[in-house]
Amino acid sequence: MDMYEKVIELARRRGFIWPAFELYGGSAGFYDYGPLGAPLKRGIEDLWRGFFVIREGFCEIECPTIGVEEIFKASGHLSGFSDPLTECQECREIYRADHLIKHIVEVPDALANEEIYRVIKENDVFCPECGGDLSEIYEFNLMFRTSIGPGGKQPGYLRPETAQGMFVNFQRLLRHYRDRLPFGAVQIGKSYRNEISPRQGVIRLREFTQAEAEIFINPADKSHPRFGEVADLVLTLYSQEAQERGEAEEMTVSEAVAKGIIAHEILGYYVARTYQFLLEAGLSEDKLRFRQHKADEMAHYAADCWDAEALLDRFGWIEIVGVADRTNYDLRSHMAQSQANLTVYLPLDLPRREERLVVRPDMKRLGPLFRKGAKAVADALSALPMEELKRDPIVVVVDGERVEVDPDLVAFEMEEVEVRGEEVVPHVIEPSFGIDRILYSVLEHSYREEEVEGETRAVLALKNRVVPIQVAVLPLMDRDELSGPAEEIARELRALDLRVEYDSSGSIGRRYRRNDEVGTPYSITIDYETLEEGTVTIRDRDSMAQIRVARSEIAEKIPALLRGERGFSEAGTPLGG
RNA sequence: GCGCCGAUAGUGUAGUGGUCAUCACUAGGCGUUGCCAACGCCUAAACCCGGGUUCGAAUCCCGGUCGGCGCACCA
Repeated sequence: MDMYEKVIELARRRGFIWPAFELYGGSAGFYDYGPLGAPLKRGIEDLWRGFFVIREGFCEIECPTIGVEEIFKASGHLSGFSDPLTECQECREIYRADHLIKHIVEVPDALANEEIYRVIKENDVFCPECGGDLSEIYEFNLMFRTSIGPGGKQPGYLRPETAQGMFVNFQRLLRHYRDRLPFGAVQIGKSYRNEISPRQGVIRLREFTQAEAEIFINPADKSHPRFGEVADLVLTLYSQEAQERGEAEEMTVSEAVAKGIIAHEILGYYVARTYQFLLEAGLSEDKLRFRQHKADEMAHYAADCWDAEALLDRFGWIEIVGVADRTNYDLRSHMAQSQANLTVYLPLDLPRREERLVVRPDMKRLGPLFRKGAKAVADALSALPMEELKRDPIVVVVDGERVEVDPDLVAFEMEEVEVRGEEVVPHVIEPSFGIDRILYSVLEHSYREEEVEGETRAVLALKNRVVPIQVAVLPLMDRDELSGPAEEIARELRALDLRVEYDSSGSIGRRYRRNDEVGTPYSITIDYETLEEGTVTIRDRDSMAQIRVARSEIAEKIPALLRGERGFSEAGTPLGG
């Protein structure tokens, strides 16, 4: 039994992760988060919010999961996210049609499907496996398609990433940040990809949760004011060069940026924050590395891209986060698609003076003369160069028609203007997190088994920040005189917004082990000394050590222990055995 | 999508063309028990779905679904 099997079996049995729709036979690529999985996932998301919303001063938004066609035309998902496939008529094997004609056509991407099919027919391309005839080309798009409203006329697509929500709201976000760079916006939510064959449990899903930040920066300034906070952090880096050698290297963030291994400070800063976040979520330091995209792997517009990878027992190194410098590609695409102006006006340090032609059409007279066409004529005049304006009559073309304008109707002159700034399309730094993969990695990296008195103890050493059950309340035995006060303590702790598990069934040892297995960090046991002396014991999951604490102090000490403000052994009187 | 293999209580499993299917763990109940999966008694709980062959199918055959592995795919 490998780790994956053990962890997935535990996750299923104890209610972390369930295959979805199991009642009806299930559907590949969909999973439910159960009673323990949902709070664990929320814990990871909340930890992420602490890092990428609160401490960065970014804002969180929430956009529809269904998008209109224009968005995905601009993002490239409509064309680039689908593959032209062809099927062998004999052996039913499926191929990427464009891959089959690579040796014939230099850029198969540029061809329409009919053209690819023609190339295949004209050049006698057959099935590489059995030599059979190939079918016509059909598209497989990884986006789920639906239709908006009745009649099915307006196509809609389930978003394949959350990022587009931040891009299409760029203007409003910029205004929210009072027209200043840099700023960031994030979104945590579901994305959908109709994978051809989803496998490996929650590693590849058809519906999954992403946490993405889009950080809009001045292209001319890729330094980061808080770089110093992370400069000395040592990371395991697997750079393009290191991949050639086949060996990752340890390095501080500042060294990596100084040597040009990581492109610039901002990217280095977010790689470092990603590392800190993943450690706090519960990944193992020695099973975590950052791998740089190779040149051919990186999107053509990207300046640099680093994936955080987690080492999993069965699957090897798996991508769980991508941190990319996407330059201004996304905003430029949306500018082209929407015709909107997605730029920022950046003031210059020193204003500069420029000569500029200013045209002033005399609207008082143009109006009565051209009536409805007056505006179009004025616009045409304003667009003319100096030489054209000097003619008599001035000639403009409006709606394909030649219009003559008397020179008296328009004034123009060269003016000296002061330029105080310029319009810039910001660059985007995008840390993109796969929450489901992180959650699974957290489970696997937290899982351990140890021998205790000849028995195997399974422990999920989850971090307090993300753990689903924060404290268990256990009467030593299920007797009224013990369970009464125990229930009362459970109520008190719940009143403090803690997630409490009350359990009185079976022996005390069994209940400890049950809680170890789901990661409950602390167990409070109510015994006869509770009745006589007003104390309880608190047991630590990892060490199995116990301390005795006054009942009246529980409400103060448990939250302090959970926040890590207090060491366990100092929180009370140690108990022998 | 293709190929190979598999699918039996919550979990892990045994088994067979012929009585409402084995065992362990787990879970629930009662008793016992003064702190690490203790013990006794009791209880609940399964043959993936559809079709076919057959007097009879959970078992054989076909199709589907799901899972594992390999190939392909993985913005």
